[in-house]
Amino acid sequence: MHNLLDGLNPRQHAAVTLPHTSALILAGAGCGKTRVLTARIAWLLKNGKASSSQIFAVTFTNKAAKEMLTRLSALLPGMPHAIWVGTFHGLANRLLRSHHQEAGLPRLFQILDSADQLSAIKRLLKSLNADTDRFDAKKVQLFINQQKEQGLRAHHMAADDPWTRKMAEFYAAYDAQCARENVVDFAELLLRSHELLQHHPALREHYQQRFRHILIDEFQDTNRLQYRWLKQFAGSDTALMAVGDDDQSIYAFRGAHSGNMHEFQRDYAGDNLIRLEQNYRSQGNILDAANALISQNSGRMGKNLWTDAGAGEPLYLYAADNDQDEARFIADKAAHLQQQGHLFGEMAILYRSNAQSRILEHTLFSAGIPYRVYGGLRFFDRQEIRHAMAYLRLLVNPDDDNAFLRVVNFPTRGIGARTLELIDAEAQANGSSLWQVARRAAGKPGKGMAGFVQLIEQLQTETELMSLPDTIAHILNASGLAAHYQQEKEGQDRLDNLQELINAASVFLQDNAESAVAPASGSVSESASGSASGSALADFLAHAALEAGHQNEQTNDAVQLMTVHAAKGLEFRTVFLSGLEEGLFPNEQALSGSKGIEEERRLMYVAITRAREHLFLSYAHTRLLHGQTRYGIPSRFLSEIPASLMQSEKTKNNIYQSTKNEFSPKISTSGGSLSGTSRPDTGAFNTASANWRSGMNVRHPKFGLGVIMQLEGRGDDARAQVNFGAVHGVKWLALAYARLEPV
DNA sequence: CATGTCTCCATTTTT
DNA sequence: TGGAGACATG
Repeated sequence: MHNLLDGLNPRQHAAVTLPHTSALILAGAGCGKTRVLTARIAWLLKNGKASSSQIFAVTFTNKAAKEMLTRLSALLPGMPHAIWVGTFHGLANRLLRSHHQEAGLPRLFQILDSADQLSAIKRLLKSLNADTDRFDAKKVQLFINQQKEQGLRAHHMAADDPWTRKMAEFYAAYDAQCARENVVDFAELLLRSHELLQHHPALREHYQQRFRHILIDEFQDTNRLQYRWLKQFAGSDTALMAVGDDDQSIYAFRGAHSGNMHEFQRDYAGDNLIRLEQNYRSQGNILDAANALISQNSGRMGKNLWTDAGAGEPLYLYAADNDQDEARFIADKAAHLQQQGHLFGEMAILYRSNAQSRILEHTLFSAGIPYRVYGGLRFFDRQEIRHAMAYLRLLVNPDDDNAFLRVVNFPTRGIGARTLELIDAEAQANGSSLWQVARRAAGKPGKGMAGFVQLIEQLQTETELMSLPDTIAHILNASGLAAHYQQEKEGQDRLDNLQELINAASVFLQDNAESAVAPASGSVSESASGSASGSALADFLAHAALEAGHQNEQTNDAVQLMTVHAAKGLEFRTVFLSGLEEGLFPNEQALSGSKGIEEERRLMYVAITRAREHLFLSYAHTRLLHGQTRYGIPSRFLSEIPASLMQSEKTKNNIYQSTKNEFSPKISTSGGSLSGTSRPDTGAFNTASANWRSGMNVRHPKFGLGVIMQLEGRGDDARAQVNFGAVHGVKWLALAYARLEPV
């Protein structure tokens, strides 16, 4: 118990040992948030303030849930029992499995991930003969999910305008389709479990009395439904602890409502607000930069990070001539640092959008620097895995039309579009699933379908008594999947992945058997864990849907490439933050709306605070974007960082010297000033009058300095697109009238 | 039914 | 530029 509190600073200590009240913990980046959260739980348990069954701890990602469990098991000798720790979706799933009847769900409902949901919607729109030009499936998906995240059902939609009416119609039809197919999407997990408690007071009270402590991580990322969902577990004697950082709210674009923090204060915490501001990660200059930047945002809850560590190195700004030059700079610097004893694995290259990774990868590859790109295809998203999973799903629930369609003719068995159309038409007419029609009609249309029906039914009986891994192995063989990939030229990887799926199933079984505290996604009944349902397969399917699976965590010593979003929660000794240009970061599409820029700034804040020792910032005057040369000017964020914290360097026209003297600052531009003097000769568009060229620096009497990005037309019609930077933005000007001067 | 060609379109993303 | 999806062809 001593070591539990050892090394906590006073604020952390206060948070961990808080009496039985609700509180909001405002936890800055790198201030020991997760540590406090887990220490709090351990402290409650060790001091008999609560039993493990009275704890309800919610995170966003499986990774965070796992980490919390791992840390808890380190702090507590025997792993606690019956504790509810998991993701929102995992816990919602657990609840719905326990009370599926009250929730109006079949015992073995399946979970649709986003891709499944999208194909379900496409199917739906087709069957409704919807005008897919006006009602594109992605839009419908977005609409439905947004409504669900607001807690709204189709019948709640205001039917004012025809568009909403139509959408509401789709929404209702979609829900009906899901019900028919026994499937539940992600948003539905939350909404359905929310309604479950809403409509069943006895159940609600049961949980409200049971959970004396509710703890929520990354609270700034919750959406409105999630907050309402949480509130239902809180009884009059429940203490809630919400941990979050409004400055790190970077998911508003997908519904996160950081205003929940204010509401939480009003609803529960009141004056119990603890700020964790001592940072254990970054050195002084880096923190100062972050603080200065984020202070530009309005409506913050307020926080100022500080550190015991010294100022450390200054930030380093590199103004590259073009994106290649920028990449080369980063590669050289990375190699240089490695020679100085840094590990490649301690370095990260961050960018705003994935498209930027290409050149970086290319350059690193050429330089022979090992790297790893995050955010690729995830395990359970792979085609071969999806196919295998579809067979598994059909065993549990043959009415799953998505799964049916995926593998009915894969590997090909002579079931063409014609047959499927017939089946589909009949299913529509009867309101039954494709499987049911197929089975009844198995004798009629062609022998293909009969074969498929027989295959599935045979598999069902054959695997009844098999273990999960054996079941999968058997299915791979019997369905012809394995043979199919064996024939394929480049099928070896896929076969390996399928083998990996079998292994994953074994691991899943082990995890579920040996501990009562597997992440909540794994367990079906409330009290007992493991496979109380008698279906390890169903549990495994839920697990697969809820946890897309991290890519194989290779611990190679490799530079890490990822978007700033993906870097949240991580830290690196050295961070290269690239592409700091107006339009890219801040991203021009994100700038619409007044709050857009603030979220971009928070994103920048997150990026800066990833760095422990070294932070390299860079931008390029010229960048190849969508196959066209774009001319950019430094991001406004650079001008929001005090110049005194930065060293800068510029190349002169495309000549980058990768020699030793690169650390010495040459030109001292505090970022953001439009003093770029380089005029790249590349990519000039020779459309307009000869006097003007893309990439030229110009001055406008009203808008000030800018860079010509594009030219169009000729003679009197000639127009130029000029980027005037942060204040005036990008404008089209008629060259005949605008009083533009070359600079 | 597999494979090639064309057109369109380009943040960020977890569950 | 390059990837995904829609269409057409062998």
